[in-house]
Order: sequence, then structure tokens, then C-alpha cells
Amino acid sequence: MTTDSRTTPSTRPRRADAERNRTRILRAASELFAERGPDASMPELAERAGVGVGSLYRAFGDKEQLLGAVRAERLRWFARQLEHAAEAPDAWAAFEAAIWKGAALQVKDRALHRAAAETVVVEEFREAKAAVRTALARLMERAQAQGSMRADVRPDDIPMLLDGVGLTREAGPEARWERHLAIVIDGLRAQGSDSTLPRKPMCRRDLDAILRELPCPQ
Amino acid sequence: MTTDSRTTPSTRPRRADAERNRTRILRAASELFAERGPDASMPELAERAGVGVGSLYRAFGDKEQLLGAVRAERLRWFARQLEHAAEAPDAWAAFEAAIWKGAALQVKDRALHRAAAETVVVEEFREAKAAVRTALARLMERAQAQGSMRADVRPDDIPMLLDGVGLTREAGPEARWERHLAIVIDGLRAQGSDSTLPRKPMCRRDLDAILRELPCPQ
Amino acid sequence: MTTDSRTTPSTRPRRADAERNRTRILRAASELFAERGPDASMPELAERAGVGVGSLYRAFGDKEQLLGAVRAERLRWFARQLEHAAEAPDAWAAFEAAIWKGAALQVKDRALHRAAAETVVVEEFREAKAAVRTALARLMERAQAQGSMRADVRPDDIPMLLDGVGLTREAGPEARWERHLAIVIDGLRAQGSDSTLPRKPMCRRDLDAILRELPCPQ
Amino acid sequence: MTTDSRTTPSTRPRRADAERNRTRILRAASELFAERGPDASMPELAERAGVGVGSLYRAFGDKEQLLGAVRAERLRWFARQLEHAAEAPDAWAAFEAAIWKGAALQVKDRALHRAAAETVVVEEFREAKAAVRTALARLMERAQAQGSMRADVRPDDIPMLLDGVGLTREAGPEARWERHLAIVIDGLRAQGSDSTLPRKPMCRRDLDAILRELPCPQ
DNA sequence: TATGAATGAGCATTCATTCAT
DNA sequence: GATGAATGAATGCTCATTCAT
Repeated sequence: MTTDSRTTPSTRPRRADAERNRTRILRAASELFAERGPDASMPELAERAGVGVGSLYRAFGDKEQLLGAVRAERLRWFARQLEHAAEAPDAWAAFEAAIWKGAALQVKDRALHRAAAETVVVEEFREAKAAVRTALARLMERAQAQGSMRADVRPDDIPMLLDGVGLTREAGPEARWERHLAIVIDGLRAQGSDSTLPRKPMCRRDLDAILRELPCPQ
Repeated sequence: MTTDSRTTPSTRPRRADAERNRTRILRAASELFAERGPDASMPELAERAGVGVGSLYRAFGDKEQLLGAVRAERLRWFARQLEHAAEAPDAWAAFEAAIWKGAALQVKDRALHRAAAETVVVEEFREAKAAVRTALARLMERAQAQGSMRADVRPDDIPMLLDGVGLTREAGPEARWERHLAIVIDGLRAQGSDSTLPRKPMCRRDLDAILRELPCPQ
Repeated sequence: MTTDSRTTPSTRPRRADAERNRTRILRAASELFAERGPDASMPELAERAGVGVGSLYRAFGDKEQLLGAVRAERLRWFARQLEHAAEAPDAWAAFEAAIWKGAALQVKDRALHRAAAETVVVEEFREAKAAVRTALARLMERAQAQGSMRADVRPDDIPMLLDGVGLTREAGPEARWERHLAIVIDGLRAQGSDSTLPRKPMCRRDLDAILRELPCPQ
Repeated sequence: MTTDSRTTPSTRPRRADAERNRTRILRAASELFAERGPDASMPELAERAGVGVGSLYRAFGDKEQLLGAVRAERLRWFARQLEHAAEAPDAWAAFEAAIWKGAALQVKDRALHRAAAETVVVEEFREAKAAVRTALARLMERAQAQGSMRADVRPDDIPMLLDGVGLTREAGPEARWERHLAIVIDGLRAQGSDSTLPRKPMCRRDLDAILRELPCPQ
């Protein structure tokens, strides 16, 4: 490995360097967009990353690409959650648990705000979105087959719904987005399933566990 | 009527001019904010209204007031829809119809984007919001008493939910926000009501009628 | 008097009306410029006067004329103080007392700020300035003849000095402009006069009396 | 010296560029604020400096910082004059000479207008002000000990007095600020000192010398 | 004649992006 | 490759003055 840097001194070390730099930028962008949303500025991002603004543009082309990369990262995490859920025997329960994670992410990580509503031009982001869609399709198909999810929902509906939930920032002392999500989930349930309709918003204990494993900083 | 114009001969003529201009600005703002959302700029608005920027500020104080006025107008319209709905015998059906109007408005008129989440400082807007809340409360109480709406939803949940639906822009060829709304509505239904759960999204015919009577331009 | 308004219904009452209006504006300007200095805006002034901005322009031509009129009023007051002072037997003592009034005015009434430094174009202001100059000349001549004022000071020096004092707003807990003035006054004294040089700044009691009779509002 | 340029090879070249630009902006600001006072506008300054407005903000943060930097520069110069004066055997004569320089600066350079009266938030400016104060204190203490300066003047009085003198613009054909200053100086003198009271304003010859070495352009 | 609505240049400031070093 | 200085259009807003009513 270390010999590599001597063997191809002009290309390889650069690659490594560039890769490290890219990672650094991505981590900073991850934090900043999560905190401040897509409106965070490039200069501030550069400062947080400890690089010049020029490096941002060299590494990612423009702001949209960079934001897309951050969003893609989040979406891949969500896709993984969904894929793990696919193996559970009770598809609906697994779906519900996964959706809570996705919603919590959408709320806590402002990078994803309005992401589903925007036209996607970034390749990486499009791919991640597709991965989410695939995993959702698999999981939902099973839940629908098991009769616990309404039959006419489609995978594409979910990000749309979560985007809506994500808009609900914690504006008051009462947790509101949990209410939003609970209603949406009940809307997704098959009729006649043991839907425990008048269910209270999730208890704090569960919620804290969810928040703790979110991939976005803090 | 004619006496009025004689009773206040000194105040009216000026008012008429100012009022005409205010209306002109409001109409332009209505259009522009509807198309581009709250981020539309004051200079562009001035140009669209065919007035100088100064006139905007004279008529409305600042951007927030102007945006607030546009939003208030929309919300008052929505409040009226809800009030009319209050008289119907079937509270749920009336609620559902009204909510479709509200959602359509939220989707078509970007002026209302993120309105539910923001802190309101404009008096007119705050009042309209309160009117919506009151009308919602009345209607929902009846629907809940009739057993057709789940008991744990609160009036404040509705704008939050609609804000989410409004985020769903027409991103693809398929109408998607109708699906979003349909799911949310089903989430609001009381369990065991004749909830016609696997219902399809509203048919085009109805939707067109709704869109035609929206108060926002376009 | 009241018959006048019927005898020449088109001209006389107008004059009276116009005069009343002019006075009203002047009073408002007096207050506003005193509080906020020459940078107070015309719209705000119009509102305070209870007239339209147009009337400001009709009555005074432009802002400079209006400010000039206010300043002239103040200067006429100062000229009167100086004229009264002229009759006192001890010219220096009278001068000193008058100068304290002028300085207090300059400090408390921001309308006069930088007035001496600016080129005067307003006739009324120029006249008032001349009146001050004349009164100063008379008083100073006597003081110089009595040997209590240095011989090489000229009447024109005084407004300049007071303008400087006026710049010294009360920035701290300690009264500072009184110190400024005290030094300047000592600089004006003839050498060898009983100048009580290490004199303390004027005592509060005297100062309060001065402030109370200032012509500017508050 | 040469080693320095090798020791920090990566930081210096950039700095050189930035420093040059900063200097350029500072020089332009120096000129413009000197001519027009603190109210000169940023766009005009940018044009004069031959840079974009953005560069102004990059280099100095905001207008207040930039103005503060210009003022600090002037004040440091004044502090140096005072420090040199501190070594002279005759403290009063040294003080008098230094104060002439300070006054000339205040008059010729409008950047310092109203500087003494304003609350200072710019660190650099605050420091320069403190340096002036310290130097003044040292010099005045000696002059007071030597009995040539009145005992009750304090260092803080001097900027206040000079600010007043600075207000005296060249409004007429006769040089007037010199008279203002001369009177103030005499007001600072101890009584009974060989104060040459009826002294004429400084002769042109000396004044020209003073003006020539002023740090402000023009 | 009085009004006050309209004007529009002007201000301080921000930020995505470019490009010389 | 990396840097960060430079750019300049754009933003929200103010205010002396004009002019239609």
C-alpha cells in the first residue's frame, strides 16, 4: 500500500489524496446540510471542511451535486434499513419500524427537506432513490400479500409521504411530527387489520432509540 | 349607497385610488407567490404589478406583510369552505370535501408553502389562521361525535398534514398529491366506519371542479 | 376678523389657513429635528404634523428650507438672549451666561447640529445668523473693552465653537459637554482677568435652570 | 529574511496577493472617507478601488470594520506623534505641537468625523483609541506637573475637543479652524503660565508643514 | 390648495461560481 | 490539484421629491 505511493507517485497518491478530501468534504456537508438545510452556503461549507471553496467545485462540480451526494448517502442508509426489514416475518411491523426511521431522518436531517419533491438531476441521488424504491417494493409487496397494508399504495408514495412528514419541524413543545406520521401510517394500513387505530403517538423510549441510530450527525 | 359617497366625500376619492393600487399589487403578489412561492423577490413583484418597489412598501409595509396578506386571503377562503361544510348533516363527508379543496389550494398555490410551520407575525394572517382553526374544530368535533373521524386528531393537525400534501409538487406525469391526500384522509377516518378504504384517488371529474373554484390565479 | 372669511372667501381664509398650516408644520419639525437631528425623514415629519408630504413641499420648498426655518427659529431665540445680555453691566458675566444657553441648546437640540459648518442657502437662516452675529458683536465688544474677554476673538468664532460643543452628546454618565464648554470659555477669557481658571464644571442647579428655558421641545 | 520566504512557502504567496488588495482597498477607503466622511457608500468605494463590492466585504467584513480600519490607521499615527512628544523637555510645547497635528488631521480627514462620540465596536479602532489615550495621559501628566496645563483637564477631553475642531470645515476664505483650535488650546493652559494669550493663530508657514506630513491623502 | 400615492435611485450585504496563483 | 480572492447580480428596504386626484 505504502509502496504504491512511490511506484506511481503522480497518479496514485493523488487519487488517495483526492479521495480523502472528498470524504472530508462529504462529512462536513453532511453535518452542515443536516443542521441548516439545503440553503447552507458553499463558503461556510468550505470553512467547515477545512478546504478552499475551489476544492468543493473540483470534487463535486457544483452545489447541487454535493447536496445530491449527501442526500444519496442518507437514502442508501434508508434503503439498508428497508432491506433488513425485508427479512422479518411480519412485513407490516417491519415496514412500520422502518418508516419511523425514515421519517425521523427526514425530520432531523434538513438535507433531505423537500428532496422527494424536487427534480433529481444527480446520478448518485437517482440511484439511491431507486434502491429505496426497490427495497420498498419488496417489503410492501409482502405486507400487501399478508393483508396488512392497503392494496393500492405504491412504493413511490412513501417518499412523498415522508417528505411531507419531514416538513413538520418541531415547532412546539408537543412532538408534532410523530402525530403526522402516526396518521399517515394508519392511512396505509389495510382496512380490518388489527390497526389499533386510536393508538397514541409512539412512546418516548422507542423514539429515542430511533433517533440514536440516525446516520446524520447529532 | 349613494349617500355614502356624499357622507365621506373627502376620504373616499383617495382611498379609491389607493385601494385600486393595493388590489393591483395584491393580485400580482397572488400570482407571483402562487407560482414561485414565498421566495419570489420584491423587485420582480413590482415589475409584475407594474409599479415601483416603493409602492409595494407603501402599500404593505414589508415583504412579510405582503406575503401575509396573500396567505390570509387564501386562508379566509379555506375558512369559508369549512364554515359552509359545518352545516352539512354528514360531517365527515363535508370535512372530506373541504379538505380536498384545502389540499388542492395548498398544492396549486405555493404562497402557502411552509405556512403552517412558520411563526406568524402578521396580524391578518394570524386571524385567518385562527378562523381556519375554529371552523376546523367545529367540523371535526361533529365528525368525531358522529363516529366517523378518529377521536385523537386535533384541529392543529390538519394544516400540518395539508402542508405536507402541498409539498408534493406535480413531479411526474401521474397526479401524485391526490394519492398523498387520499392516504392521509384514510388515516383520519375512524376505524370501523364505512371507510371504503381501498377507494381509488378521486376521479378526474371531481378534481377538475375543485381546481376550477380555487381562489388562486391559474 | 370672522367677517373677513366671508368678505374674501377665496383668498383671505386661505392665507390664514396656509399660515396655520405652516405653523403646525414648523412646530412638528421643531420637535422632530430636535429629537432626531437633520436626518429625520420628510414622511415622518408629515405624519407628526398631521399633514400630507405635499404640504411640506408647498409650504417650504424642500427639506433644506424647512430645516433652515427651524434652525432660524432657534437662532433668533439665541439672538434674543444675547440682546438681553447686552444690557447687563458686567459684559463678560452676561456673555458667559448667554453662551451657556447657546451651548445647551446646541447640545439638546439636534436640529442645530453642524449648522455652523454648513454652507447656508436659506435666506431666513442667514438672517437669523446675522442677528446672532450682530448681538454677539455688540456684547463681545463691550466685554473686550472691559478687558475681560481676549481681544482677538471675533463674533464669527462663537457659533463655530458652539457647534463643536454641540457635537459632544452625553455619551457617558459624566456630563461631558459641560467640560468642553468650560474649557472653551476659559480660552475666550482675557489673560489676567479674574478667570477662576481651575473652576469646576457648572453646578447642576444652574444647569437645570438653563435646560428648563430652552426653546426646543423637551 | 530570505529564509522566511522559504519557511512558509505555502502561505506567503496567497497572502501577498490578498495583502496587496487589502492595501489597495484601504488606500481607496482612506481617500474616500477622508473626502466624504463616514457616509461614503460601499459601491462607490468599490468603484474607486477598482474592485467588486464583494471584495470589500471579503477583506473587511462590513462597512464598520473598514471604516474602523481607516480610523485606526489615523489614530495610530496620532498616537505616534504623541509618543514622540512625550520625550521633549517642555511638555506643554510638545503637547501643543502634537495637538495641532491632531486637529489638522481631524479637519482634513473626514473619516474621523464624529469618531470620538461614537461607540466603538471595531477592535483595531478601540486599540488605537486606547493608544492615543495612553500617550495623551503620559504627556498631559507631565505638562500638568510642570504647571503649564490646567490641572482639571483629563485625557478623554482631548478627542472630544478635537472632534469639535474637526467639525469646523473650511466654510469661508479665512482659515477658521486654526482660530477654533487656538482658543481651545488657550483654554487648556494653566492660569499664570507664560501663556502668551493674545497670540495670533499659528502662522501659515508652520501650518503648511503640518499639513504636509498628515497621513491622510490630499 | 392639500393630499398622499408613486417613484426609483440608492444602500448595505450575500453567495454561487470562476480563475489567477 | 488546491487554494481562496474576486466577482457582480441580486435581495430587502428607505426616502426626497413629484404629480395626479
